[in-house]
Amino acid sequence: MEKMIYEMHAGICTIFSNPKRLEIIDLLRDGEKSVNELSSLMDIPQANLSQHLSLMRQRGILETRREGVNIYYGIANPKVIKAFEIMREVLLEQLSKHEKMFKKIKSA
Amino acid sequence: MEKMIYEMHAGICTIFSNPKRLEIIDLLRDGEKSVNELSSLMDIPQANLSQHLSLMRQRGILETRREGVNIYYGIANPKVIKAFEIMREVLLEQLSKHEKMFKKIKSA
DNA sequence: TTATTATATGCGAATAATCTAATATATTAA
DNA sequence: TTAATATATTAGATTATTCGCATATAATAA
Repeated sequence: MEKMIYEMHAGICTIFSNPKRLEIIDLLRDGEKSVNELSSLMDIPQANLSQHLSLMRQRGILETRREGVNIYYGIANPKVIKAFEIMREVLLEQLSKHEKMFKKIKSA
Repeated sequence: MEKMIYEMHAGICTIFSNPKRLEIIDLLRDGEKSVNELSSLMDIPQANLSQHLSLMRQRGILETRREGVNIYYGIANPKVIKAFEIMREVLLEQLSKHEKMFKKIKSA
């Protein structure tokens, strides 16, 4: 039973394990964008972008809205942005810790 | 430059993309544990557990302390627990949303 | 030193994630 | 209906993760 929860939890978090998908989340932070808008901001083939978006939608991280010929993707739950930010903070803290260590070593 | 940040960010978040590793984080929430303790709580071969621990350590998520023959693993940054919790909330909200939908459909 | 316990590592097989290229579908305009 | 634009899907090749098994190392006790 608990095992299933961990599996679903991991399934959702898979979203964070790819740089392109993190970029998508970052680009959608301040509101929805169409595939086209994302595509023009992202240096990635359109098909590949669609694949990532589709995965993120399946996992319930993104939601879509059609407007004519465009499809707008938005972040389904703001908590996802929060988790994204927290993990980025973890990364930045790691980097600055390493930087301090290098300086210490250099000045020794 | 930004691309590198996304890659490192994804590298750290990889930690969340596997159910065993999530279980490890969950087990270490309230403090460090030795590999042996984890192993006896976890239904996973010892070698495989060590592999996960080693990966999480490399990524800076866990830190270790040796005490005699035992090695204690602990969570290096409490923010990791926070991110873990937030994503679990996202999951639970999804599940209850789906549950509500099922009930609606059944009663229709 | 040898035996024992705790932990880590290396390697290969199995599986999963990712990308590319081609093609399909859906909407709108002409 | 046809053409054009936006988006999605499929299949296959490539690469990365995960795991099991065997073995290695490290600390301690006898």
